[in-house]
Amino acid sequence: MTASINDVARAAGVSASTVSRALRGRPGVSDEVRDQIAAVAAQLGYTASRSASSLASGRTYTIGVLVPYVGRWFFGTVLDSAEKVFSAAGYDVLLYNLGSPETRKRFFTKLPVRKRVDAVLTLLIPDEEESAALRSLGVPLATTVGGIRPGFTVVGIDDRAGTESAVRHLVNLGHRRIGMISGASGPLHWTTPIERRNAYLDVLADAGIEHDPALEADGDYTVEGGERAMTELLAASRPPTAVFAQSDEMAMGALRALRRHRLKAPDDVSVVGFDDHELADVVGLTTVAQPVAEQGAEAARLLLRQLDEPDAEPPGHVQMPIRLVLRETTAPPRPRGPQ
Amino acid sequence: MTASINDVARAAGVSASTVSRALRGRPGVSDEVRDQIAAVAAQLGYTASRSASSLASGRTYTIGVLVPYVGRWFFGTVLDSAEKVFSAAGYDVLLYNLGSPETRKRFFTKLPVRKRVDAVLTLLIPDEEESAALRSLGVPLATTVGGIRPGFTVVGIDDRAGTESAVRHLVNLGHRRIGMISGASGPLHWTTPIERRNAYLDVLADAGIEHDPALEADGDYTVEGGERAMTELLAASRPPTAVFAQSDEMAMGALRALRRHRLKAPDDVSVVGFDDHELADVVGLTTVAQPVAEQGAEAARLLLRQLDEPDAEPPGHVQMPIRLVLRETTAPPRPRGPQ
DNA sequence: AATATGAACGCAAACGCTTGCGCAACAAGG
DNA sequence: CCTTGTTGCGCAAGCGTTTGCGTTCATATT
Repeated sequence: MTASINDVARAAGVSASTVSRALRGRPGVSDEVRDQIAAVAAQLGYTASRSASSLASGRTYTIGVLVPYVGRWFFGTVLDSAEKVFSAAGYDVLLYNLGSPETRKRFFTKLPVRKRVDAVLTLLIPDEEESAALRSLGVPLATTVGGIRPGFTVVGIDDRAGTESAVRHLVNLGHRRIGMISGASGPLHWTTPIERRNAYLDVLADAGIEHDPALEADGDYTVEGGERAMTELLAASRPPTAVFAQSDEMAMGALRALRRHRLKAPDDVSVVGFDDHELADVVGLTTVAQPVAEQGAEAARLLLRQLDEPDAEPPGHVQMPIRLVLRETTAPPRPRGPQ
Repeated sequence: MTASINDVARAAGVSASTVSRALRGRPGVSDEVRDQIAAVAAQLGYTASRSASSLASGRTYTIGVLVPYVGRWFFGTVLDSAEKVFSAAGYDVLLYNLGSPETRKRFFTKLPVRKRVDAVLTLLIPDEEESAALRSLGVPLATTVGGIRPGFTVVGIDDRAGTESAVRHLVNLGHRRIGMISGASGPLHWTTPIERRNAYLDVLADAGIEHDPALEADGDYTVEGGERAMTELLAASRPPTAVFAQSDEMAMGALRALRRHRLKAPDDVSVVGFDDHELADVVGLTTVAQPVAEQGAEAARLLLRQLDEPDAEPPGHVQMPIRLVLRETTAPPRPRGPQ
């Protein structure tokens, strides 16, 4: 039905091999013949069959991208920017949405990307077994989330520094009762919540503030979870005057909880988030900004480089800058009556 | 390097054809042989090469999904749900992020999905030429956005009814000066903004309100655009007391503009959006909710059905329900001094 | 003038599957 | 006992490319 390489060859009066070489810019074809073949191909609307060429060459020109939730802003944004880099380089993106445990399990046992992709970018944290499965593919691997893993190129941020800037900001405003909404319930291989928690504890210790476990709550990295967590914190015998949320989505949930309690940020409670979500600006959320799209693009670029130079040492870990963005949800604690 | 079908055949003492039939559940294989082959295949970690099988069979078990911006909530959500349906049915998803004119143009001229996908789901509105290019692929086509197009299965909502419910709500609250933030600057083939505008005008006419062109502004479907548009409306000689935004993102931009002007919703201006964005709840935005994820899932299901029953008449247009969600950004207009 | 050199191209063998067809073997029907 | 089916399997021909090798022919080298 659609034109094949042989149709082009016949129409151009050459062999299929010449067509193949001509169209892919390989040497061994004179300029006149090359131009003529290009013209014929264009006229016939010929596009090489990816299946056939990857079968023959072993190269698929396809990248597998593994994502827990495409719909969430962070992942969507990373995916968006990574895809642009890949497609600009002539690679297609095969998307796997592995949010639910079943699909995830099926993916890693069947490994449908085998012989189908030239590299894998994973936005979810594989456990030991899953990492091994991915390594068994024998292709370059990268990720934009979580700690260092052998065999993976990881591009991330300095979670510790980011957290420190956020919590120090609260301390400097004069807060002493500083709560945290974390996202610890995920898989254990996920080092980010742990690093952020440690940094939080260190800043408190540095400031001579005693840590109160009642001021920590789990927000599951979702808006609803953040709301629940904030509600929990407000119910403490001595609620916090400021809260650091490990993600903007949880921070927004916290803001909603405050509204439901007829409280306001920053008048009653200061809130600072993490990420600089697209809508953080809209709700006036103070937050520590990380370059999300850039991380996706950078990870994509590093993968492409590994494909171009298979022998070069793969980069292990690159860090991108963060910065605190001051908006309207943080302020000094309101002077209270009797402590 | 990795096991091929012949390795399995040899290890199981049968021919490659039998392995192929056995593993894909085709008839012509006895149960014992089938089980034994399955065991051998599992032990060897065999997965059929997609390239080879699609080359041989013509079926790719891959769906192409075309998206303007993966990072935007609406598209990310549709993509998320559609992918789940596809992968559950054993199909992979090839993602094309076609936001910029250049990538879009390149996609439609080179048509890299040719011979690579069994169907296409497009979340962007193809123009006439692009539609023709897609139809030339000879595979089922579907979309979740925009008006009816020949050859495409479209699942959408009743834009007119949704808009009417939003604007009537404002009218019923007593508003007479009702502005609209639209998103008309997109491609012309995109009927949604037009339908919504018509519905808006009709409701006004119905209520005996004269239309004031100064109360319309373009928000480009983005937060920033919404902010600009609202700023524009506020600068009118007689600013609106209520605004209908054609998307929640623009509505959120409008809210931000209000904050910047030291105005509040709904005290100074009522705002109603469209979509029921994930965070509409967080900012308390009144909006007309559409089932975004369901639309993606439904479109995916309809495509799969067409693949299963190639002879059946493809469904033309299915509509999903909408409903007005009342939150905290709408209220009766504040009684003013001298009109 | 004879030979070596390289560029331009064709031949044919893969790549790893699917599938129509043929051929046994065995069961059932007359 | 001979047909007629049916079931289970192997053979081999594709599917549309890529690529190592061989051939041809023009040009450069002695």
